[in-house]
Amino acid sequence: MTKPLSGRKAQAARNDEVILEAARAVFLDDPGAPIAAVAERAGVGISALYRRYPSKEELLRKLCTDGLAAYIAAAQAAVDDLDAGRDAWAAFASFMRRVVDAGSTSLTIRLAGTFTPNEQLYRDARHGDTLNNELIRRVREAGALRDDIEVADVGLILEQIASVRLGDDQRTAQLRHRYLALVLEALRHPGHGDLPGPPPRPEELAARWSTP
Amino acid sequence: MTKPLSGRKAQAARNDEVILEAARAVFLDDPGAPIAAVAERAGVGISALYRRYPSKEELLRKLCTDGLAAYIAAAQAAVDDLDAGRDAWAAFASFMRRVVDAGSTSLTIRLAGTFTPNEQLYRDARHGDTLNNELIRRVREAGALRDDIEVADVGLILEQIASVRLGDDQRTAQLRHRYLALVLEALRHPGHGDLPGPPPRPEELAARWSTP
DNA sequence: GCAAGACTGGAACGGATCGTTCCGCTCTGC
DNA sequence: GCAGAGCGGAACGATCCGTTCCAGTCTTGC
Repeated sequence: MTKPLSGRKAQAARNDEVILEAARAVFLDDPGAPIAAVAERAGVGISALYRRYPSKEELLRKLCTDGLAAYIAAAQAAVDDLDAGRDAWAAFASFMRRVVDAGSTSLTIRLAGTFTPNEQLYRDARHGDTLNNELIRRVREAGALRDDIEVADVGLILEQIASVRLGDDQRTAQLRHRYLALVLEALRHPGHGDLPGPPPRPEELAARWSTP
Repeated sequence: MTKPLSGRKAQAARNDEVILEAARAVFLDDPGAPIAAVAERAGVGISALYRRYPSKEELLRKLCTDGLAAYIAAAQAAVDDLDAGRDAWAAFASFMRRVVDAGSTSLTIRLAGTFTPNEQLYRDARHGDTLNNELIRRVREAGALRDDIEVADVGLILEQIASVRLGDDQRTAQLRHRYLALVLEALRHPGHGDLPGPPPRPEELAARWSTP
């Protein structure tokens, strides 16, 4: 498993991964964590971080971009499922479970506002948004989703599930799936009553990203 | 409406309320907010705060105690409803709506770990826990609640709803009720399938309160 | 072998933040 | 009219954190 343990380059390459993973874990646990905490968790010095990323903000952007990519992959997979004629509800439920597993929502949301997005991030966000809209529209048109649920609702529901943090990572994931299963039941067509209040408007969600 | 506007004592009495309300609003928005932000929001100087509370921690404890009291009142009211023979599901739903409205969960949860609890707080917490257990047990025994939902589940669900924060306070409240309505549908007996994973154990929830 | 330099650990620095104290002022209640 | 309760906000000291810097280690091309 351990590649050629020696070699400066091998260590550097391993550090690349170790640092990213440590950063993900640390900032997931506390979005305002100091950069020294990441270094400590990764078992490296601070220089090892600054050699790779010119600043903390750049590291955060990298994490966020990765999280968004995972989200996009999940959405794309679900759309592909629909294209392949798979059951719409199954495709949607898989999508939700996959997003919850990836923890990408947690990261993306918890990091929102702590750095200024760059162009790439905006493009990814738009791409994810488009996929999202298509996915929800098609699932609803297939009659699998409540009529009064909109795209923004799904985003907020994912946020709520991401807010569950209890015990270690594994237990947290387990509990998140527990509440996802619960809410999925309520999301499935048809609902039993009207939902109060209008769903979130897209601008309301976007406001998260401005750093005032 | 405005009581005798003049009078040092009258102003002091008004400041009591103004400060508490400002503190609630500020710390709800950002649990780590500086105490100066509370003073600014209240429109008073910092001295006015320190005249009333010897330290920031004491102020936080006061807020948390009040929030817990609101929670207990809601639970007691629901138990009273049951005693009066009211429909179990209606009593439970009212309880949930009232707790969401009070925003007490938000405050209590967001403040957990930012100060060390005192004896009074522990007693209140135990009292709330007892009421909680009685309420859920009786609602479930009345056949209104899913069998696989436990007390700790309800707590975590309230936390999830409290994590919704979007736009101003009014809009946030509206959206919280939207998702409460959704999850209530899923909570109602009977469920459609098994919920994955065991519910949270009481110790898991309690761990929130230790400041490591 | 050996020297240049890539890479690293961690101490040091400077700026920002925040809880708390303190001082001078105002206005009241007697 | 005056003692002092109550107040605003500047000042202080502690803490924290991002970033820089330096001294040491190991690799690799020659």
